[in-house]
Amino acid sequence: MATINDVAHLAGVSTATVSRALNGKSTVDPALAERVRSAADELGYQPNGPARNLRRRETAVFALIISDVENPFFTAIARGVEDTAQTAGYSVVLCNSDENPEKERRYIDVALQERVAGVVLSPTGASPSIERLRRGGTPVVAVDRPLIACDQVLVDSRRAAREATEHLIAAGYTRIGCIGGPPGVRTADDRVAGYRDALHGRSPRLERRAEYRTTGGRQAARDLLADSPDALLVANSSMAIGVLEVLAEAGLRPGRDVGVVAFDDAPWTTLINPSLTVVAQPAREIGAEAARLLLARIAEPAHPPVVTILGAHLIPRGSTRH
Amino acid sequence: MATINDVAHLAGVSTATVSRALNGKSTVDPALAERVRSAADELGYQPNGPARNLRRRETAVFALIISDVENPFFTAIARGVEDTAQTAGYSVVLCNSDENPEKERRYIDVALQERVAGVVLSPTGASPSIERLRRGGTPVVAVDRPLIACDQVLVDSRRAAREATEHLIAAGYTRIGCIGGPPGVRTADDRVAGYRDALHGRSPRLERRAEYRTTGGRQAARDLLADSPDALLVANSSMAIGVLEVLAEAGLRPGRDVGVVAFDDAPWTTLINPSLTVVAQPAREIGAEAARLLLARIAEPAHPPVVTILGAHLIPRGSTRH
DNA sequence: ATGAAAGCGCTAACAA
DNA sequence: TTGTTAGCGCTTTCAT
Repeated sequence: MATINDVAHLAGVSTATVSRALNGKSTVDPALAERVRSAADELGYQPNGPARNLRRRETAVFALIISDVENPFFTAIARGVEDTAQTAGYSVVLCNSDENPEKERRYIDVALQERVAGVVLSPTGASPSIERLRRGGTPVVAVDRPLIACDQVLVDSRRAAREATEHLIAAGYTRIGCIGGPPGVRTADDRVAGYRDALHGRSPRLERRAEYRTTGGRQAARDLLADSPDALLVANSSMAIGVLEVLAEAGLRPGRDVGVVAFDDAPWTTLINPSLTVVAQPAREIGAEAARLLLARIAEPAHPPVVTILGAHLIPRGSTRH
Repeated sequence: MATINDVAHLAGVSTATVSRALNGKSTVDPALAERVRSAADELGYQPNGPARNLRRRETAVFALIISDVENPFFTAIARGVEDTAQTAGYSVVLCNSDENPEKERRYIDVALQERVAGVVLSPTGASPSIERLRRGGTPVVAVDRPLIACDQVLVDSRRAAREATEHLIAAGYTRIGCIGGPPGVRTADDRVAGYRDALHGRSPRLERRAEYRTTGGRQAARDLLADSPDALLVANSSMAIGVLEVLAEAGLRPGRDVGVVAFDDAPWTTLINPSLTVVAQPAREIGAEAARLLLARIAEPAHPPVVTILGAHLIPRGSTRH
């Protein structure tokens, strides 16, 4: 593969001039610059990133470490991060931690070693590995789940869960169950807390917690059905799939036999009949804001951490009409 | 951030020994190695990736460039690639080309510049930028869509589309429409071709082509409805969402008023009523095989290109019962 | 405006 | 087994 030296020889200039020309420095003669560019073209020259990054001590790449690539909520965040980053000249590489702290740690190390310009992270838990990022001085912004002493973009999950539950109460449901995510995951805990906030004895507490996945939803729903709830608050869209499957098996129809509201406005929620009442989170905006915070922090590393809290809104649909 | 020099000083050895110890070379005294490791730990040492990659002239990273992160088919491929790559000690960074040749080109350049060990690519079209990868000698494997003179993992889309259409014919439908993906995209063209293969005059050709997205499906379906089809073959799951929406608007019930079969067994396809007949593609296996091919090519760069064709299978469900 | 040369942090010959 | 040293390809002073 051609190096800067080859280009310099072909263009009959020094490597310094090649570097300057290709990086658009103003101090280079237009004619020379042109000669350099065509030489580079002819050789199919691609600057050696590692060498450049080593010398510059920085890269134009963000790492985005999310807990589940197969969850539309996170892919929507990815789109938001990407759009904003691209505009500012950064590329985004996506790493899937798969809700697995070990994989998260691996990817944080990769990000650190590759000296990425910044990291957007949806933390899988207490994540001791964050400490390394901090020590390395790499800018980090947490999304969806909090991370102390760090820029963050969060959603007011608790309030959203409370409102969703109040919506169920207002619709006349009296035995409202909650299918929550795994204990210890902040969004999961918050949603359960919001559910409790709303009850005030107007419904018994019927809670089950499980993994943020379809199988988790399935298990929790099977189990909770024993308590014969007349409505269900489900903590995310992957779980909702499992819950709806179980309901169908049991011959229970959403909206008629049992009210259902779930977090995340996944693309399929309007296809089912009746369509699913959801709590829509501004996923794309979360990503965009995270990228903005990262850019701001790069520009001003000493700035105190900023926490952005975005709202979620209920979209009432058929599954909660009594 | 600590460098190898700092570690060497703290451990009282040379940088060479540090490098050897940390990379697990056998030729280093266990006691020394231990001293080095604890020194590295104490300093929170993270090897400088750019420097290492520059020197080694290789990285342990694969780039996976897919055309749409929000499409479950591609995220499933991502999982397959990742699982296999991780096992072999490689990390995978995911780049979203968004069906946009310009973004694809950008990410190919990034991959090239960062000197990744290999690229898995779902090409967005003729992709002239592949030429650069080839010139750079970077191993590439194409997934889902063909790429000349290159390892490839494909699905026999044409056959699958033919079988799906035959299934519709066997079910007694006589005006079978085809909602195809964008012309020029190979999988899209193949699926339309398979549809035609099956017809033999047993149904008029009712074809519409659009983007591989929900809006594309919506447009094409609205348009095609004018030809009053009694069944529909839909080219992917994102389009299927749009198609089903339009059907619902028009008061047409899948499986009763109009038969529907779509490519991709998305998670929601069993939730709708009746559930959706689909052509299931082995997405995860596609990814895993792609990663295997990449590893094989790295081990043996001169080996002639291998093309793996995987099968897809029809899963008949309620939406095609007459 | 251009070139010469130093050096980013690491690994791999080569010596010892 | 360990250390010394050259150099990977680039950018950036410092001269000119």
